[in-house]
Amino acid sequence: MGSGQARGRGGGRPTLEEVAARAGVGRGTVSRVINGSPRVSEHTRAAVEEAVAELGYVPNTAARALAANRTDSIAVVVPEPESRFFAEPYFSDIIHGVGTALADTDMQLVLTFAGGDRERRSLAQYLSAHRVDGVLLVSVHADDPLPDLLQQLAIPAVISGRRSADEPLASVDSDNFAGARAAVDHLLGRGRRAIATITGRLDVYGAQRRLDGYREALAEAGHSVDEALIARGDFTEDGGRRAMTELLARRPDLDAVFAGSDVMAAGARQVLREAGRRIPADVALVGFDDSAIARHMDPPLTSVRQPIAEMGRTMTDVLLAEIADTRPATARHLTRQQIVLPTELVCRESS
Amino acid sequence: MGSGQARGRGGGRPTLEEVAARAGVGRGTVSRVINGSPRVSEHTRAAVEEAVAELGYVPNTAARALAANRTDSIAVVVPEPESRFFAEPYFSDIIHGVGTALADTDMQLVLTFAGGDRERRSLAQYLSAHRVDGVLLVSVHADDPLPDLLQQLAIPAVISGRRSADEPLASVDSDNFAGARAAVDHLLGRGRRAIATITGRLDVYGAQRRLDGYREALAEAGHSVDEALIARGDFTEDGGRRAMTELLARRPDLDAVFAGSDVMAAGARQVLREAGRRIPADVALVGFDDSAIARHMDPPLTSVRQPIAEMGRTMTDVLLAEIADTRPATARHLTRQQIVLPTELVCRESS
DNA sequence: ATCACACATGGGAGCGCTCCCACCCTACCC
DNA sequence: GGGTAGGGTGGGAGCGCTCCCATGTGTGAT
Repeated sequence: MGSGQARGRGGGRPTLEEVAARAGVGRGTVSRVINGSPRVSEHTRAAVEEAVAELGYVPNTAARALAANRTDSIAVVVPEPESRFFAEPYFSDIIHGVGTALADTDMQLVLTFAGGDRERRSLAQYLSAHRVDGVLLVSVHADDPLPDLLQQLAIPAVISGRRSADEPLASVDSDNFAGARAAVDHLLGRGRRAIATITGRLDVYGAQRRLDGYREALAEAGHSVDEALIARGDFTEDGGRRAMTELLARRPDLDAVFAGSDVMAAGARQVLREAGRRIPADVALVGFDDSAIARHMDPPLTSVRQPIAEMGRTMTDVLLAEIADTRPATARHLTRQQIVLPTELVCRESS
Repeated sequence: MGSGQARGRGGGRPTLEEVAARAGVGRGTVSRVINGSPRVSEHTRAAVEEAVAELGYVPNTAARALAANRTDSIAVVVPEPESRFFAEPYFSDIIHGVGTALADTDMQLVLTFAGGDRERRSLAQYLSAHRVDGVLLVSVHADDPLPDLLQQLAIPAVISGRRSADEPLASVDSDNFAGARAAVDHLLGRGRRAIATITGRLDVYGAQRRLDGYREALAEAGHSVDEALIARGDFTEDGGRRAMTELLARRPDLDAVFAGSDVMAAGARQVLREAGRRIPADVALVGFDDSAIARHMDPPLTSVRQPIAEMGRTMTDVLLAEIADTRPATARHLTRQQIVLPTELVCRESS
């Protein structure tokens, strides 16, 4: 009935068959032209393309998906309640990058949310039903079962920010280690000696790497690392405040702080202000992310920029390559790419 | 071959037919159970549900879409290069809201980009092919042809921020007029008298409404509106800077500025600083959006909060209702909803 | 001229589902 | 007891495409 209606009103959308009739060829031939197969003569191709243009033919995706067993779409899995993701600037930038990479293809982007338990379950179902050709995982925790599920289902997937040093999935990450080192080197270069750090949640691999970079920079400069200068935050502003308060209590003589995120730096800044420390005169402050907050903070915050949009783009490219790879899954995992993109220190007045 | 493989490895995903066989019923009955039809006996339903659970059956969307002529997905159209959208906090929040509303359904969210000319064309194709059941349009310009295309194709659509006073599409907007009035009333209440405003691009209806609210608030308080106190920005930081520079040149005696967005307020703040004006002592500043920038600015910026996530949620609800509405399109447009959500002034130190 | 082979092409089969019609069976009524 | 609803059910038809096999049709080698 529904389809009958559709056909009734003004002829509806043309089908492959109608294009074939119009071009005076068979269904198979039109299909070949549509899909860019080389096994079509130049002459026939032209005729078909003309018919397509005249009829304004657009392939029916559902039919194609059903027959070809692919969907021409990829999913981005959004860990909803983890506000780190919906916060500046991660989400927008990643999506922006993904969109850019997808613009050259006819793949569609499906946004799925893996927030609560219910969503996770329905997401698992969704993926099990192979409703997408590949998956982009963003901001995954070390103990998330989703990556394993994907591997088990043999669904191509790329993760942003690997979960550990030996990530089994393909991954794209920014160089957290080098970024942190650059930040601390910068502070050392400015003559700071008692450099504290506020870490993110250490079950996030990137946060751990930033801490590693902090340690490495100090060690390389011949300084020993005072554990009292390390406070653990949780990527939130409030966590930054708490950590900063701790640090001031433990080492009132500190003269610099490297925060694992701009948001935590913002929290730290407040506490420093309230404690009467001037930035950067008394205490230099460096953040991570180079978000809008950094630019608009007072004083503008020196921060480590991550190429987030580029990460999105790169992830997508890697995923598309994995999807196109027709080798059996067993061979594929040998060449899984682990890409690390460079970070960049953006110097502003806070240091 | 592809499907043959899929069946080969471990039995593949079960089909309706297999569930039917397992439950000892016909295909039609299983379909009825899956789709929640009431015309199934309690006993049969239980048997089918058991078979579904045992087999881990998940319906094949492509097949369903093909047979039923619907897709169970909606699109959000992202006007990519307009950075106003990808900027704080619009994009994330809208998407967040949409995701929330969609969580209770089995609808999927497809993100499409209408950036360049090429994307617009392929988007038009995509929509013409009825690859989604409905469309959410965000941040549309007055002269965008997309809404008309959608109307012509009779695809349910909801627009955020209507394009004009008589928007033919269903729309959800925040109360820009009242928000602006509240901001200006607040400034008047603080004794400010020379209140300037920096507008957004006036081809965006919301920006126009904010300006209208500014005018109305002054008029209602018995003040005449000095056109020299109105400068046009473009929603960018740089535009805010330029507009502020203009304003200071024209009316050096101004004692308050209402900016049509936080980002423009940030630009204005810089110029004010450089001109040696203290905020709020010399000049009070109010923004619009209540973004992260507002909270972290120095001093923290008074701003008009829009319920953006709620707008996303509401838009989705309206869209789902339109999709569910089976009346002919001619009857439908009579009841198109035009929803306006309240804004709220968030007072901080800048005013 | 004959065979072989490659390339171009047509169309059958089938993907997994929904829709709908026909059927059956069980009340219930006259 | 026969007739009549009507709910419950099975299964044919078909959605528009891809895949692949069978069938031309032309070229070069023998």
